[in-house]
Amino acid sequence: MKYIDVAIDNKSEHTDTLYTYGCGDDRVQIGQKVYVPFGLGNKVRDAYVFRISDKPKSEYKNLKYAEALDEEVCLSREIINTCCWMKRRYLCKYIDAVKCFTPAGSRSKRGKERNPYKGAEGEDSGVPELTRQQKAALQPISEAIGRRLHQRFLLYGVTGSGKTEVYMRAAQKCLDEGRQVIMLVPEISLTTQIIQRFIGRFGAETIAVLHSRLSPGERHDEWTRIRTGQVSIVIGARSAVFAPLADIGMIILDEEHEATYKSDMTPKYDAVEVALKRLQEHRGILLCGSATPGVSTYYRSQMGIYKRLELTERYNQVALPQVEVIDMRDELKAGNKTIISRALHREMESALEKKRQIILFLNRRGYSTFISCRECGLVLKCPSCGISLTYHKEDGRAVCHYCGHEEEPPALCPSCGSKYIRYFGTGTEKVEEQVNALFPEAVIQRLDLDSTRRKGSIEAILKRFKKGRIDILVGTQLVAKGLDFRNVGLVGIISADVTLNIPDFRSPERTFQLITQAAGRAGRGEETGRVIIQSYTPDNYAVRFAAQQDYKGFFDAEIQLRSYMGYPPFSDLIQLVFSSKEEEKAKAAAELWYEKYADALGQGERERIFRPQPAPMNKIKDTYRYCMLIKCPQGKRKTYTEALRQIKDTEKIKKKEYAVTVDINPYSFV
DNA sequence: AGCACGCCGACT
DNA sequence: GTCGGCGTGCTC
Repeated sequence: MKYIDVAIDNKSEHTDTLYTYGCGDDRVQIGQKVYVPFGLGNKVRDAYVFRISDKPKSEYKNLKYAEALDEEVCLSREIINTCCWMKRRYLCKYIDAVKCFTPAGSRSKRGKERNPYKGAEGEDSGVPELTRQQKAALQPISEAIGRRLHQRFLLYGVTGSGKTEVYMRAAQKCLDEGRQVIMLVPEISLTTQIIQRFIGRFGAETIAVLHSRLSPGERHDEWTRIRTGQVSIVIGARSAVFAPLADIGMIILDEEHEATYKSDMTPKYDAVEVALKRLQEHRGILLCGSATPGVSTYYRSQMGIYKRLELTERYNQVALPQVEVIDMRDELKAGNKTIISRALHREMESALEKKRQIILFLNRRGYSTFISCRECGLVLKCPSCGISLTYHKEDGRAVCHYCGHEEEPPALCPSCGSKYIRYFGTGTEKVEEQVNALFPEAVIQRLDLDSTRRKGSIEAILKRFKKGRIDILVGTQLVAKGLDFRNVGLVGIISADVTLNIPDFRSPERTFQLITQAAGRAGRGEETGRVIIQSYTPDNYAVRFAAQQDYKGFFDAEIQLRSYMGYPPFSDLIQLVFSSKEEEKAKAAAELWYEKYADALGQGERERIFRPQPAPMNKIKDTYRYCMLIKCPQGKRKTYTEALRQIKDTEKIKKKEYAVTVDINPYSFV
């Protein structure tokens, strides 16, 4: 007879503790899924074993017994430890953490195979000779894997310097040692080239590719293949970090700086942190790769927390593109009212003449950014979110980019009745229209969320572009990432200011990364490419360093600012969001928590907590939001989250008229 | 979250 | 007298 402490699978905050049951089955293990009677009705529920002992912690007047073990599901001890860590770190429930490791769905019905990667051939281009720099980078990685050290590496390599080959050699080393590999990529659909290379090298049968288009059944089947040791390499987006492999030798994070590694749903985990936690237990290595590493990551590589490995030479010695910054204020002075500067127009003509392809980048979809009455100044707002509506000319609708609300744009002003309703600001649709007018003979394609919804997948559009059947590709950040096309001669960044003006301490970093990544699309073939950056603030340091492709210059400027302001990596930011259907309730809750938290932390820490404020997007889908920001200084992370957990525990007793979400180091403050 | 217990108003 | 309203409190 054993006593087991289990986490119950239900949705309540109130039952988020471990419950002790008796268990007659001696085969029970930590991580085992069991079925237990729970509550007054003794309804049978799923539960997971977190602890096992021979004696109960205390006397229970109503001790119950587990009904049965689930023979199929047993999580490893490492997974249970990681779940406990996630609960503390992200203030989520036990069961939220467990669910990350046990995706929903049951065995798929045979016959329906939609997984495009199953049995895929891949591109086997043979194993190339490593460059001198690749060899130098691989050496310490191999050594760490061979000696079973827990180490962290930052592979800082310019675009086209051959990071993927280093990943593959390191993966081979893990496989040789009898260990497994997880490779995280920002988004599967933009990473098909890397996946094809992995499949070509290692074979489809040793690789599991987890992507969002898998049906629940297929997903379940892939997890079974992973859990039973049939695969050695798992490739997927951030949730693949939870893959239940037995002996993880390495986790690769490709394009480490990408925001997609931070989850925006509960639990709001950071895949990098989860990876590190798991690797500590497995004694494996973390390998982060990027051409534009996150400022915090690069800082840690200077502090020695990450070992930095550099690849500075491009394959075939292709020169980096020539970059030119255009001051758009001069364009207006010269009488050019269009969104295409004279310089960009000239370069586009010349590129088309040479039969080279063009990418135009603007991080904003739709036609206009706001709809306004020129008579009374009214700006059309979303009725449930209160933010300005974007005009989409293609469907003739006014759309809210937050909640998806759509309406017919009015012909007359709803406020004053005037007919002078006009569309202001620029999105990708307007760029497409203007480019069409300027170059009627060119084939132009738009690539953003709207055009992919309408005209088939991203992959299909990219394929056509690769085949040279599109002359000009106009797109949002979808075009800035990871694409490697030989014949792109010109990249035009329509407005570098869009991301810069977002009120977020990371916006210079994002702007720098986006420009650098977009610029990296130019001239990957034999000929040098050209990049034109248009900006109204060309003197901004992020724009300037991006134009010079000077990462280290940007880093030095940015890290000084972060240090001065106490932003990450010099602190952890904690964001609390209070939401309610009634604005007063959300506000009152925020004020209450503010006082409680300030008291709990005591004098001297009060200045680290900022008074609650209406969220930047105050009202979304008829819910009012107040948020509160906490700058948690280095080394005090545990004190701060523990105090927060206690407030959460005492406040949950009362009946809820508001909801709280906790986000540790959020990626966006909207 | 569920679910049962419990202490008050409308109904056969 | 009792059926059932949901307010309250607990779940090993």
